Parts: sequence; structure tokens; C-alpha cells
Amino acid sequence: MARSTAVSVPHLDRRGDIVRAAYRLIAERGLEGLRFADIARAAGINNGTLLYYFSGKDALIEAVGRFLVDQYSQSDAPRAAGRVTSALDELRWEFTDAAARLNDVAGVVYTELLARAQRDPAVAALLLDIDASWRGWLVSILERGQAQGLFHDQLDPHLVATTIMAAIRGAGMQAMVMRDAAAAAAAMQAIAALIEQWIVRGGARPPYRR
Amino acid sequence: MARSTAVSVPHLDRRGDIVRAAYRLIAERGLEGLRFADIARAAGINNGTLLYYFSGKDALIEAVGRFLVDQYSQSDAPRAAGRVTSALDELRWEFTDAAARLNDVAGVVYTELLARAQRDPAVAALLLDIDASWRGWLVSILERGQAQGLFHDQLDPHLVATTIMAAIRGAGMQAMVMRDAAAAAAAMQAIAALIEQWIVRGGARPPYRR
Amino acid sequence: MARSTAVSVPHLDRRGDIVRAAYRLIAERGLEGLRFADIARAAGINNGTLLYYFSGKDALIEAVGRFLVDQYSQSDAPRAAGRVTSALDELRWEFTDAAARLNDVAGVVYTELLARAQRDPAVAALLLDIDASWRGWLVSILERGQAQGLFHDQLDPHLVATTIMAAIRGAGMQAMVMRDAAAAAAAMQAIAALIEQWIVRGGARPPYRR
Amino acid sequence: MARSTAVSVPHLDRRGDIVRAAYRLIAERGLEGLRFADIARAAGINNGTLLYYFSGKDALIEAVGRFLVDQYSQSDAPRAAGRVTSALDELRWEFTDAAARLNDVAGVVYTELLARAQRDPAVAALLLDIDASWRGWLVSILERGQAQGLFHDQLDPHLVATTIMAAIRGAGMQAMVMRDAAAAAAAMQAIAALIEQWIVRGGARPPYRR
DNA sequence: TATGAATGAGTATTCATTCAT
DNA sequence: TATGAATGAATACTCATTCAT
Repeated sequence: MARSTAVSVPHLDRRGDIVRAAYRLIAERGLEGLRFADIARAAGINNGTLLYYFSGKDALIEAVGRFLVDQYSQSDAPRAAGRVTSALDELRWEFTDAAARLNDVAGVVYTELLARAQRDPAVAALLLDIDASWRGWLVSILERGQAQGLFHDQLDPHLVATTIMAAIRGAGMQAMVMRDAAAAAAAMQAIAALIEQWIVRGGARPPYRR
Repeated sequence: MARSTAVSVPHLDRRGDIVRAAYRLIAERGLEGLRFADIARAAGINNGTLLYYFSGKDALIEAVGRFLVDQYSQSDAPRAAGRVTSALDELRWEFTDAAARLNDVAGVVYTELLARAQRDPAVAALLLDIDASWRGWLVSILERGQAQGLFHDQLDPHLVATTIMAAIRGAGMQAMVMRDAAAAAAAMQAIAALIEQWIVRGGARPPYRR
Repeated sequence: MARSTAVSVPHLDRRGDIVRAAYRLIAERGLEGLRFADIARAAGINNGTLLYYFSGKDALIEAVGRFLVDQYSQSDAPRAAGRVTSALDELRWEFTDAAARLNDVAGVVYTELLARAQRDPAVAALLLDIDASWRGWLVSILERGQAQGLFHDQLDPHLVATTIMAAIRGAGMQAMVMRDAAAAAAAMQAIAALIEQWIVRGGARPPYRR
Repeated sequence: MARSTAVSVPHLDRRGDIVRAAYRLIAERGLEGLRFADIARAAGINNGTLLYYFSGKDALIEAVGRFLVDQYSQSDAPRAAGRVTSALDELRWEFTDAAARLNDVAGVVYTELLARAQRDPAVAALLLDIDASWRGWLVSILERGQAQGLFHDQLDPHLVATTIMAAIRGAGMQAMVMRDAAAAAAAMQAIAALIEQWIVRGGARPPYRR
């Protein structure tokens, strides 16, 4: 029996397994159709075992929310990992990255959580977290750009950041409604160009037109 | 009390009563928390009577969706009813109206339905309807503006319309996340100004800045 | 308006229409699946109108039971209508007629009512009625046969009649189980031959064999 | 009270408990009056526990059908367990046993299932199972009798078996209708004697008469 | 940790029946 | 007679959660 522990090792990250299973099921069936039994089955564990890891459905949903936060913040990692880039390049990458994610299930899960946030303060707080940290990131880019003399001085970085976020979110929503990521991406790029014109100093570049 | 007979004629628009009650409850508690018994009580009718008018929950939700369509299209009425206005004024009114609606429950209900649309084709079709008719309306304004020489000729009205819609939707979503309608309105107005610059011919007006 | 009555005449026999519709539906879906709304629709009338003709479901089922009694007794009509026949011929006709009815829906309806009779005294009484009148008919044939010297004197007509009924019923049940009317008919004819041997005086006929 | 621990081991055969409770309730109130809550109460368990063992009403009814199959096949056990008997004795025992069962609730349950079998293929298959295995048993007896030289060679064992089954079933049905097991038993014994005459070689025995 | 049997409150839906017109 | 809107009690079934092991 000396090596019996080896047999029981495969579940190094039960909580993670559960959360990922729940995340996937929410994307597929929505919060409305989320069933504990299904999650347990998908995670390869027992109905009751699930309750050992999460005290209840709400706790699990919150954990999924936190997992979603990570999903979004992970996309920042490559940027940070890269070499030094200009604030403008970073901004452009923000839009490029968003365009690539228009078909992501994360958007579906986010919408589910946004709907729930209207009456679940814990989820609302989570989404505010995502919002704040994303805005913080954008503000830091914008301020760097201003410091570098790339962007206009008198801009309100918070307003610009919120505008960028609204644009990206709107494009994502539009993609979900139309089920046409290309059209939504085009709209987003249009706004991206307009915003660039707005904030870049001496933006002699000809106005976006099509 | 001269018209007390009105008391005995309570069922002039039962279906409407039910749909409005359901609409309100969805805004309050979401689709997830929608209960037939609650709807019936709110509509002042019996649990079974509700099923007499709607064959099931899905049918009712679809009816609520159609009601939402009407909600949105009604906002077009004042514009049409008013006297002749320029295409630019109409466009500006579009953003003004949207800003005023940022706190509207319609947005919450819309988000609920958008979440559900991911796996309910009937609801998805409804939302596409809203989308198409809204875009159609915007395109007609834009084309009128082009015909009047107000807007650039080479613009693609569909792209511009989709961009406007994405901007408005994004601002709405942002308002829901931040619970700060003013900030979202500011972002929307920023995009509105950028779009105006983009499409208006000879837009000599100084670039929006803050 | 002189001929307005003509317009409202088409329903000379509403009760009959309803009972026939119910009879058919019981044969199709069983008592368990019998729905008032379906009966009304099948009878071409309104849900509520049905209740004008039958005070409730039990009353309707009883009426269907009486209709079934008529169904069975009608098969005697041709015999009575025909010219004088021997008791033996009549007896043979009884089996022949039964064989022809093995696929009849009447058997299905009868089984439904028999099941219900176990806890519905009114239906039980109806079935006893059918039973008694059928036995009475058979006894009268047998007694006539005895009077004519065709059948043995010492036979108990009631026992013979009950035996005949059991044989016919058993074959009907067997047909329902096997869904093979031919096999059931063969079994019934075998018993018929045995019974004939039993009761016919000087039955010199060689024993049935196969 | 030495074995009081038995109290804490009440769930040795939950499925069996449930099926038996359902069987009894079907006999009492019929399928039409079968209620999940009643079954659960009768089985001493919770409403939901029942659904833990049976996925739905249909599954439970099918299980009851299988239980009924066992009920019938158990009656063969004593025969098999006994010492060697002649084929004729076995056949006689068949009728004797059937006569003793004329008042059995199994007949009531069987009738309920037969009614349902008309539109439930699963139940129909079950009844066909009972039918086939019973016929198989009878055929084996008849063939043994033929091999022993007791029964006529040229008999078709399947026809005879079906005839026996029809006779026994008919008597059972007759008993249900008349609520007079004695009269039904007499009719069955009459047919039994006739069949014996039919199949037994050199049946010198005087014809049954009463 | 982990299991899975057991729970029971909750809920959509059915359907016979009533009743104003 | 006839309608059909309205009722509400009845019921199968769901599902998060508990708990003994």
C-alpha cells in the first residue's frame, strides 16, 4: 500500500476542473440551464463531492466569475511579456486583440454574468473589478502616451478609456446579436480609427472613410 | 363612481397585461428568477389562466421579446410625427434619445434576452429583427443625408449604421456594468461627435476634445 | 328568418356525436388518455357545451359503456332478422361472429371499461348487464336446442353459456396480447368444436384434431 | 429486541419495495388512479427518492410489468421443484392452479397493463414475453406427453397451448366481469375436460357432462 | 476527501369544471 | 343551447442540498 497515494493523485486541481467545467456549461446552456449534476459529471466527480469544494451554486458562479476575470487579464500578459512598444501600438493591439475575440465564448459567459449582476451584488462587484482593472490598464497606456508626447495633453484619460471600452463592448454585443463577427469587427475598427484621430497629436492622417 | 361598471370589464387586454407584467418581472428578477405564479399574480389573474393565453413559458418569453421590439420602435414615433428635420438632427436625436435611455429597464431585459438568444433560436430571431429594423432606420437617415449633400457620398451607410449601433449598445452595456449612466453617456457623446466628424461633409467643426 | 331553424338543425344527435367521439378516443388513447377538450373537438363542439350534455366525465364514460352495450347487442339483430334457423346454426354463428370481431376496437374499449369496473360500480353494473343479456341469449338458444332434441337434456344451459362466453372472451384477450387474430381465431374454433361435441346429442362427428 | 439494528437497515431493496407498493396500488386503484405521492408514501420513502430510483412513471410501470412477469413465472417453480410427474398431471395442475388464481389481484393488474399495452409498446412487449414463455412451457409439456405416447401425435402443440391459454384467460376475464370465481372456475374446468378428451390418446373416459 | 442515496421544497403544466354572456 | 374565458386543485418532475458512511 506504500504507493497507494499515487492512485489518488490525478486530481491536483479539482476546484479548477470544476470551475472550467462550469464555465463551459454556462457558455453552452447559460446560467438558466446550469445544473449541479451536469457540472459534477463534466468534472468527473460526484454530485456531493462538488459541494465539498463549493458551498453552493452562488459560490460556484462567483468562482466562475473570477475565472472569467483571469481569462480577460491573461490577454494582457503577452503585451507585458513583449519588448517595449509605443503607447499607440499598445492601443492598436487592444483593438486587434478584441477583434480576434469577437467569437469567443467569454463574451457569452460575460453576458450571462452581466444579466445576473443586475440582482447579484457579488457578481456585480466582480464585473466592476474587471471593468476597473481594464480601465486602469488603458489609462496607464494613455498617460504614458501623453508623457511621451504622443497623445494630446488635455485629454481626460478616464473618458477616453471608457470610450474605448464602450466601443469594444458594443462591437462584441453587436457580434452576438448579428452572429456576424466580421461586420462587428469592421464597426469596431471604424471607431478605433476615429478614436486614434481624436487622441493622437498632429494626427495628420486622413480621416477614415469608406 | 359613476363608471363603476369598469370594474366588471377588467379583461380588455389580458395578453397585454400578462406580457407587461412578465416584462417588469424579467427586469426585476431576470429570466432565471421568472416564475409563472408571480407573473399571474402581477397580472391579477390565475395561475391557469396564464396558460390559457400562453401555451408555455417559451411562448410567453417570445411575446415579451415582441413587446420589447415595440418598446424600441415606439421611440421612432416622435421623430416621424415631428416636422421635417435634417438628417443630421435626426442622427443627433438618435444619440440623445439613447443617452436618455441608458437607465432604462429595457436594457436589462434586452441583456436577458441576448443571453437566452444564444440557445433559443426564436429569441435570436427576434433580436435580429430589432437589429435589422434599427439598422434600416439609420441607413435611411444616412442615405437621406447623402442625398441632401450633408454627408459624404462615399460612405457605406451600412457600416456607419452598424458603427452607430455598436456605439450605443456599448454605452448601454457600460452603463449596466458601471452603474454610472453619466460616465457612459459621456463616452457615447464622445463617439457621437467622432462619428459626426467622420460623416459630415466639410465638418469644419473643431475636433472634439476634453 | 323564417327558415333560420334549418341553420341550427345539423346537430340532431349531439349526445350521440359526443358518445361516438369519446368511444373512438377511448379506443385510440384509452381511458387514461381521455381528455374532455379532445372529445369536444372531435365532436365539433365547445369545451363547455360538452358539459351541457354530460354532467361530468363519469357520466360520459357511463354513456360510452351503454353505447358499447348497444354495439354488442346489434350483432344479434341480423340473427333475429333472419329466417328460422336451428339452435346449432345459431350457436355456430355466435362463434363465427366472434371470430370476425377479434380485431374490433370494441374489445379494446371493453378492456378499458373492465379495468375501470374494478373500482367504478356504475361501469361494473354495465358490464354485468352486457354479461347477463349475452348469457340470457345463449341460454335461450341452448334451451331451444334441448327442446328440439338437438342438445343433451342433462346439460346445464347456464354452465354451457358461461363456458362459451369464457371461450370467446379468452380468444379476444389472446388476440389483444398476441396481436395475431388468426392464431386466436384458430384457438377459438378449436374450443367451439369441442363444445359442439360436448353438447350435441349423438355427436357422431369425429373428434376435432389437428 | 436483540436485532433492533435491523431498523437502521431499511433500504435493502428499495426498488423492490417501490415496485411492490406500485403493484398493490395499481390493483387497488388502477393505472388511472396511480399517483406518485401515494406510491412513495406506501413505500415509506420520499416523493423525490422515488424519482431517484425510477426516471419516470413509464419506467416504474414497466418495472411493475416485469414484476408481474415474475409473479406468473414463480407459479411454475413448485411444479419444477416437485418430483417427476406425467405430462397429463402437469396439464391438470395448470388448470387447477389457474382456478385457484381466479381471485388473484394479478388478473386485475394484468388487465390494466393489457389496456395500456394498446398504446405503450414497452408494456406490449412485456405482455408478449409473458405470453411466449407461458406458451413455451405448455408446448414443452405437450411435446413430452406426445413423446411418452400419452397425447395424440398429430396434435399441433402450439395450437393446443394457445387454446389452453385462451381458455384460462377467458375464465379469468369472466371471473372479473361476474365477480363470481366459482362460476368461472366451473366453466374453466368444463373446457379443461374437453381439452383433455381432445388430446389424450384413447380417451376412453366418458364425455364430461353436467 | 469522496460517495451516492435520500430529501423536500419548488414549479410548470394539465384538465375537469364553472359561469357570465 | 352554446360559447369560451377563467379557475384552481392536482400532479409529475426538478434540483440544490444534506448526511451517513
